[in-house]
Amino acid sequence: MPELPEVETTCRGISPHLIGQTITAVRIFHPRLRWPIPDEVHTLVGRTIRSITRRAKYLLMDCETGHLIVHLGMSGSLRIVAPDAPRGKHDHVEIQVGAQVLRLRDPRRFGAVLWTEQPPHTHPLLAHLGVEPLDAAFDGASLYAQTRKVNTPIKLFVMDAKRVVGVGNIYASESLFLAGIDPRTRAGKLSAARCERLAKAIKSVLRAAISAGGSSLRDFVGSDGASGYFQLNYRAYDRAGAPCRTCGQLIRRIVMGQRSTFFCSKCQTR
DNA sequence: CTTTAAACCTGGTCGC
DNA sequence: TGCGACCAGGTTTAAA
Repeated sequence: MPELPEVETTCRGISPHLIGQTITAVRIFHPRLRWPIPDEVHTLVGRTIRSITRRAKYLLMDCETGHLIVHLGMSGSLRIVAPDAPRGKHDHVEIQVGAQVLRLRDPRRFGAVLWTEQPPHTHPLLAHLGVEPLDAAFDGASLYAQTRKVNTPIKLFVMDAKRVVGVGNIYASESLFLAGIDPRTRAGKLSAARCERLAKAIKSVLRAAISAGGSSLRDFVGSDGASGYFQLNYRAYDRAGAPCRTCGQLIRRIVMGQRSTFFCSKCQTR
């Protein structure tokens, strides 16, 4: 369940241990994640990690001769461990940098490890991504402009990575609750004022989760191996049948785009 | 073009 | 205790 905050937290967590370090070994224990892990990752040995950045939910590692692209899928996590740390059955890849190892664990194997020698943002998976929600370029005005004449329900709109990246199922429900907007509202029907509220809500929800250290992964473990688990106090998500924390109305669960959607029919309007 | 749904995978939970 | 059914999550791909 890593959403943007978890990926950002992971990026910040592993960076200090890896930047400027030289890769001494790459080991693949399970070569098939969402896609097969390309053989070229073995050419990483001897390369130095220049930087680690995030784009949407992708982690990008600049390794001099190319870029490692890592996606955590729905159950992936990265940690720094000692080389002799016992390996679990879902630890699929490890990259050794001297006395430390970066290990990818991903029980459901929806994640990905890819390699490109081109600028990573031109990679087919990244080339058509929308705006970063925490960028200044994403605000009420841009959201208003973007949603004009769009019939898609607003919840599906904000979850569409071609429009805005990083807003997954959990934070979509949370943001719409905070903004007081019914998730079924047609995007194009939102007023400028409501777009403003929504953009602010998305930023605020994501920022809160980042500062909490990542929240949406039930078994989230900090990249240092400590129990970084933190459950946000959700206002709507996963609260079907429970009273709204604002008005007491029972939170409803509906399905939109095959995903559970939670909202308060009293606080959130069309 | 847009919209919808299936697929990928595993572990946890529920009802019987 | 076992077993089947179903759900969660993000994203791509195929189909309508």
